[in-house]
Amino acid sequence: MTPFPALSLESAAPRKRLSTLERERQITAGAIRFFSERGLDGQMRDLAKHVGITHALLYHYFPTKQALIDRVYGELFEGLWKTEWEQILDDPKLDAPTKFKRFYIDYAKAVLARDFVRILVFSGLSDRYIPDRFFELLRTRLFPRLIRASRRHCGIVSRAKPAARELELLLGLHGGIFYIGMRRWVYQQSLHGAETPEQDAVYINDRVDSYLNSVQQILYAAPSATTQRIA
Amino acid sequence: MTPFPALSLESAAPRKRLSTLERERQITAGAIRFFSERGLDGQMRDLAKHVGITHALLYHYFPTKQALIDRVYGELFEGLWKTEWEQILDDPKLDAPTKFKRFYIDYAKAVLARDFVRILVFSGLSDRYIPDRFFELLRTRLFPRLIRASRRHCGIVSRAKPAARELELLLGLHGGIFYIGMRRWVYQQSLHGAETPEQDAVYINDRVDSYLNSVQQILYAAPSATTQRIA
DNA sequence: GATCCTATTGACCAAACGATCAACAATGCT
DNA sequence: AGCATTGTTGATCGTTTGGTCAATAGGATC
Repeated sequence: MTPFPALSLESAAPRKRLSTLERERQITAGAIRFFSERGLDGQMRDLAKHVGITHALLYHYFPTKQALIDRVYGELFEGLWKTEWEQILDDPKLDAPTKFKRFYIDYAKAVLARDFVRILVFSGLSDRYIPDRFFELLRTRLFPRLIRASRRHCGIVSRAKPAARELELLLGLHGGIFYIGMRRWVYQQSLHGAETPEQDAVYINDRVDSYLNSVQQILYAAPSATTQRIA
Repeated sequence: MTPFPALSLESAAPRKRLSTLERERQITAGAIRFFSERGLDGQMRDLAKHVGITHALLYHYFPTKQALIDRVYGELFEGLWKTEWEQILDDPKLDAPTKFKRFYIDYAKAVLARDFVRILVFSGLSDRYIPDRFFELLRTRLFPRLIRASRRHCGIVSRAKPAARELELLLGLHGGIFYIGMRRWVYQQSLHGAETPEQDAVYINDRVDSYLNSVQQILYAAPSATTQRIA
């Protein structure tokens, strides 16, 4: 449906013989790029053309298409999550704004990358393999830390399970940041010119400020006459 | 890849003869449901089985698969945008919080529907037909009104073109709300049990409060020593 | 340069795919 | 009841798809 730019060698490529490891890496890298563009329904023959080999050779390195997709999944996931993030969020010397900003700016650089965003969404629409595992990370390693930092920011030390509204307000921030990636790599709508990571940082800082400026008032203040607060 | 529940008549369906209009509607409705589940690459034969007819009959009503997809696109888009929303946002008697909340709660009910969210994303990943048109609506009819309301809320009456940071902070709110639909219909991750439209309203209210509580301070306050503000 | 190893290929297969069409059978009309 | 209309189907076509395999050729070793 969508044409894929043929970026392989145009003229007669002299049959080049690569080492197993090298060719396998080349195929994997090509597959990530290719499937992120065309989706997991992309054809093996097209992928082969993109890599510059015959599709039969793909089956020399991967027994089935699914095996190749599994490899793509693994490759994408590996090295994505940085334990450094958890260190930032656990650092008692940092205040909440610093924690949030340092984390989300770096997180955005890693996670809002083209290939990951698109394959995350492709996978979500089909087998849900990536979202299942990715949200498991968010649920266990990220959100609890962000909730804790939010509470401390408001002068609360409770380690109680987050209330739904509490988590949802955080997810509003989180989703608002992910929306940058959605617009860029899925909708491909640039609402105000091309963006650089530096500009992203500005927008992320504003979003974080907006969240932290009002968590206290929205969630943890005494119940008012107009709005219901959580316990 | 993903199995689709066979919800058509199990045993021998007695060849029923429907009127052209009725059958066409049935096919269109079935196609929306089917393509929203399987993606636009879903097979005509499977769709036919889902509707309870032969795939040859599909070609009696639609000349090509693409024609059927175009119909699905049209059907999805038609009646989606409510001019009532613009009336709410243009109402000079309403304050910003009321405008935002009334609008986004109703908007979420219409736009964050299963079929629309999934097909919007499917289309974004392939031909971008739906996102192109949908964002055209947002860009021309929605965001200017929300920006205007945000400015009024902060005591500003300018009709100047929104600055990038201004628009981006709003997009943070907008994307944070859309994230509810993404989690529900694409990732299918329920982070805190099943949700009802009533609960959604609570979360949307909180997000709106968070945004409006801090726009002034973040965007329109006098430049401080620590943070750069927009002109 | 002859030999071996194996990376690489072209040809092929069976199933699935979008699309076509002549034949069939409900339904309405007289 | 008979007929015309047309909604509906089964069979079929050409192509594409994931996957297989025997044959070929590039490169290292001696």
